[in-house]
Amino acid sequence: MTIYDIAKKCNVSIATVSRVLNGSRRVSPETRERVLAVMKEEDYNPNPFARGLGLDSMKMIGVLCADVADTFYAKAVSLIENDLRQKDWNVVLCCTGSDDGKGAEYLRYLTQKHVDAIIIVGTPFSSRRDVAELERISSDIPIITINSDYHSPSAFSIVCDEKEGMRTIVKKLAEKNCSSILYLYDSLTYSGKQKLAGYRAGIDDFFLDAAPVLAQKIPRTLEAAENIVRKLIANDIFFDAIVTSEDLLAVAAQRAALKNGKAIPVIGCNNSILAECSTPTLTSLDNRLGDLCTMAVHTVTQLMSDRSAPVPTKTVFSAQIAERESFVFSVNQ
Amino acid sequence: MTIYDIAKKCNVSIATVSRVLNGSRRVSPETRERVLAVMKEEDYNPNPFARGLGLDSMKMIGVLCADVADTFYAKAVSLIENDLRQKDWNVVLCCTGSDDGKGAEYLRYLTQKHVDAIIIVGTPFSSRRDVAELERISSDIPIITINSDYHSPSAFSIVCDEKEGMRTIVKKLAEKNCSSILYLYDSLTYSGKQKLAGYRAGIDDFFLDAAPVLAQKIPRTLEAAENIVRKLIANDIFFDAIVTSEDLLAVAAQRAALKNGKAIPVIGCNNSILAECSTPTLTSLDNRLGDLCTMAVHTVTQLMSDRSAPVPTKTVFSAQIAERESFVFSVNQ
DNA sequence: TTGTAGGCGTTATCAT
DNA sequence: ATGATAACGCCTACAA
Repeated sequence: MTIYDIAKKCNVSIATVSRVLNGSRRVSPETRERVLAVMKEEDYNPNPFARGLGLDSMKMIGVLCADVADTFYAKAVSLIENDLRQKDWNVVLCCTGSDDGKGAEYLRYLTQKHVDAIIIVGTPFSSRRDVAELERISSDIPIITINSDYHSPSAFSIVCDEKEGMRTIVKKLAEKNCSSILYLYDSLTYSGKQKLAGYRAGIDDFFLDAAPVLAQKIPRTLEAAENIVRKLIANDIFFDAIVTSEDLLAVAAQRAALKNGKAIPVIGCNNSILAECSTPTLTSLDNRLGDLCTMAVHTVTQLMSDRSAPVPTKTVFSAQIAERESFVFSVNQ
Repeated sequence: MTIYDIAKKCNVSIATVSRVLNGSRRVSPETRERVLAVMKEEDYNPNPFARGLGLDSMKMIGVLCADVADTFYAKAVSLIENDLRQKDWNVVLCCTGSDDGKGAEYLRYLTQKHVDAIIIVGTPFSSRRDVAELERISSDIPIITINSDYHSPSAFSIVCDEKEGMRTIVKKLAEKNCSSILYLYDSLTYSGKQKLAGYRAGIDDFFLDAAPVLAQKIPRTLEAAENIVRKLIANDIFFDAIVTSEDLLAVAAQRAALKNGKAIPVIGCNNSILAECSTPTLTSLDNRLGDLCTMAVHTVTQLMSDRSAPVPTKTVFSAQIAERESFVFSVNQ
């Protein structure tokens, strides 16, 4: 079933069918009706490749992240996909896995499919070569980044101010008379650095214990978090609160702390379902993922619809705090 | 940069360039080198739309599920995407959200993009019309289903025998002298029905308490699970074990049970990260998602590479049990 | 309002 | 081994 078949059945030219297809007003109502009827009757779908060839677009957006199995990225991809589909855009998913210097390769997968734009969630790669490739690409096709610090001429950056968020958390803990805050983190991506910086800023602000041993970099696993907490306690390292760069780590840290008789505030990050599944439920830094994703999609559609529309190069949202059992900041706790 | 430009720069015809592009052996080594060199030099990428138009394929697979934000689907999509990319296939993601009779619409999004095949994870839709649309489509394009019971002429079904899995769990609980097993479930999709049937079969096998009140259908939320457990206990409904159709429900159920002084076995399903984040960690029915997805991708690639290859219409994996703290079956627990 | 014809960038079938 | 050339199915000036 092609545009020719439809044209023949309607006794019109393919141009007319094409016009109906694209909603042109330069078609008489009667012919339009007739063509539409035949189209429906024949269950006709225009060939997207041919259309893509002509329009240089198949209305597809590449979404790149490290791993959709991770609750944070999963939520992001979910939000993005839903928003985009509502506006008639499709998502081509691309997961890089661990950051082993193959980011450029993944970027190429996407550009080779000729997607209209790429949304990058987090920091799926960081090597010089990969970032260089990103810059090159960004001059050809719009790149929208969520919570990363890739800088490219035509890249649009959307971030959450997690640094201030962390700083606020430390502040609130300080106000509750915590003096030695253990900080567990798993990576030094953009987001990772921001959070660590926020933690350190908070420590400075309130002259809290700044011992290096209190900031521990560990793998992003339950075991790692559990082990480090157990070990620190066994070694008589004092701390009276735990903050982590990830809910997952907080879950295990809290578990280990409680198991070793330490009932102290534990605060996670990302405000994921894990925070709610933990017992006690975890207070968590909420990085406004919903707003970030909405903004990303809005930016994409804006750029696509109106090339000259003014689109902010950088958008910043402030973090929020989702309070739960693991630490309630309000007075009447 | 088109094939014409490359051809011109190499003083050959586009046919030769195309041959090089497609790895044909009918090109002299010297010309091949020359063409490849120019291609690299010019950073040439063949236009995927034009190629798609000629080959009637852009090597894209549609993946349809209810919601990638859900840990189960997220893991599935992650596994599928990784496997497919390794074989040079791309994933177009499509999430339906709640089953509100618009499944056909989502199927159409995918077919309109002319994907080469569709992998459906779970039961994203169930209405008559939606399923009818699926059947229609399945005659045009390969459909691979994971853990659903859509029956179509040319659909390939890959499932886990969760019924037997559940039955085994009930059996093991019975052997530990549990007599009244509370079963919490959230939906009656194919998978949902299987699990419920397995639970009932187990109850029958061992003449356990078959009171209807012990099988409760609730929303898939922590609150719902927590509430129902609290309510049952408050109403003096006796039960000495809890099994759920979802880890999420088990997390909350266990929490509520413990809070109300009931330290009983709690067993979830899907063996997700939630089972590990729960305290105590949850024993969970493992539906072999990894194997299901691997098989799905294998089926797709098989179908694509060799149209005549014998591909099983239905593949069944048996479930496994991931034992954790919430209930250890071994003797020396 | 409608039709004609060229172009989009490949692949593939012929010749040579 | 290489080169013309016809599809592939649609869009879009330009003409009528």
